[in-house]
Amino acid sequence: MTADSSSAGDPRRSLELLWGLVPARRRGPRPRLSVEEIAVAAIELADAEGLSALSMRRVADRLKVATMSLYTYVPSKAELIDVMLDRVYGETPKTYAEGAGWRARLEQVARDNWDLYHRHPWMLQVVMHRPVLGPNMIAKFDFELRAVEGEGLADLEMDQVISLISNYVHGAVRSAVEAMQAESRTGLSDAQWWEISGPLLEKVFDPAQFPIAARVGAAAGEAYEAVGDPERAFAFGLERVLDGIEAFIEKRSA
Amino acid sequence: MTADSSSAGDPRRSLELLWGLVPARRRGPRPRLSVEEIAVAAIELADAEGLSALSMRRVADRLKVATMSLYTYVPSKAELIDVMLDRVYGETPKTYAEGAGWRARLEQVARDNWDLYHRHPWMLQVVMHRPVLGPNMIAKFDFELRAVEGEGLADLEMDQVISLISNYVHGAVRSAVEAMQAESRTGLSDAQWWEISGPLLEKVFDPAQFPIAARVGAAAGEAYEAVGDPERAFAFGLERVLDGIEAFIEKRSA
DNA sequence: AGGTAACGCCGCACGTCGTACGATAACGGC
DNA sequence: GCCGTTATCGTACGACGTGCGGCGTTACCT
Repeated sequence: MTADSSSAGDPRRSLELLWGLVPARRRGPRPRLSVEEIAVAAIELADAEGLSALSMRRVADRLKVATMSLYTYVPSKAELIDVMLDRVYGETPKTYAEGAGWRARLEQVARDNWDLYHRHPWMLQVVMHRPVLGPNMIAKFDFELRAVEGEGLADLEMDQVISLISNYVHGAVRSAVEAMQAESRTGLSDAQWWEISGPLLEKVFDPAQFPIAARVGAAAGEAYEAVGDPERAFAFGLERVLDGIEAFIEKRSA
Repeated sequence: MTADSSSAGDPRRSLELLWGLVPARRRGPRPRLSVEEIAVAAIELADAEGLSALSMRRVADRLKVATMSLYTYVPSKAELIDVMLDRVYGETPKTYAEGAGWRARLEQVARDNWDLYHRHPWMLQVVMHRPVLGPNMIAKFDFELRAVEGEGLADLEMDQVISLISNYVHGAVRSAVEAMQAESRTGLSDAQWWEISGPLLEKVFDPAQFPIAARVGAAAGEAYEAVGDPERAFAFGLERVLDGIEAFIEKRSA
């Protein structure tokens, strides 16, 4: 129910795992698994049941191996999550449409990330400061920066623009994914939830006291019944963000 | 280490707690605690040690009470988190500076939320779809909407603008807070972390392959050594977002 | 004043988790 | 064939949320 998650692995061990620096065993029984296989199983589990269901025991079960065997390949769960992260970073496209301008490129970056988070919602719960310096993460960072390369921005500004996009997408995808998962997480559909909350709220909530919230809340509630609407809200915000960046780039090159 | 968190309480029970609908006991021993006291203790604990340290046992210890006593006041941990959330929502200011325009008001909303998240970083880990419909949350929503009331936007657009701001702030504060907490979480300062990662990365990472990431990464790394820089990055993004909203409002009223 | 129903408090127990430890067995190189 | 290395995994510990049931306190009713 509660918690941190990390990418808090020992950076030395994580990097060794990520870049394949482990020196290949010579003696002893043949390994039945690989870090790769374990990461794949863990990702499947997390995709299907969420990060809270990701336990070493469950991963081991999936691989038909005893729990403690995993620790031969991976120093702890934290490093396993690092490996999972870098692996899914490898899924995003790494080419832009021919002849696209910076705006189209940035929009692609945003949408690729939107898609990635939707495929792997558990990423939202993993704390990511001190990025996992794996090959895929670096490639992704480089690719995203290329969206705004050569537009007259300073290095730091390029980083800030990409951060802005990432931050927005992260926030937007978070609410969208939570909306999608709300039913399965709570066992209550939106309708059922409102059936319970609505009448109770009516008893205690005075619309006259908060008229704007009442009005807008009703409008938003109605609109979001329509399927796919989080996506429209995402697109709306993205347009604003891109407009803001456009104004900045124009000012910068003037 | 891993997990979901929720605001996944039974909505009926949460609402009763939030609005004080519990019908006041008559018989039996005098209660030694109150939901309020429990929430305060839980918030203190979560502020100090993070959401992963928030356990019923630890909260009970803090109140010098047996663990199971808490369940007299609160049906489960999920509802407790709902109460904690609504309580901290009450902390944000609820008045705008006299005569401020929508842009100044929106900026205040963003900064108030930035501050709130910094005071209570555990909020970042709580899943918030299906908002906790408590009095403070509703008041906050109403207040934030007032920032863009009367600017010619449709109800739905007002909601989208506030969502955009919230999403951006959420994302930005997340990276800033994680940066601040990285040292205490991992026991490694940024310098120590880099001392370990740097040399290892140099062995495997080819700057020629990802020249932009190398260049910008170096520039950003240097800049972020300066304390308080996440705040500047936040301000940068916020300006862009507000510019984007400005363009929208102008187009809308034209 | 005494009885009783309602209620707060809490010890115990179950099944979950990550993972430390040490025994055992499989294998490569000599 | 032997030995050192390494993979596998059973057991155990201390954390977690919380269901259950007993105990003791209190307020109302008679």
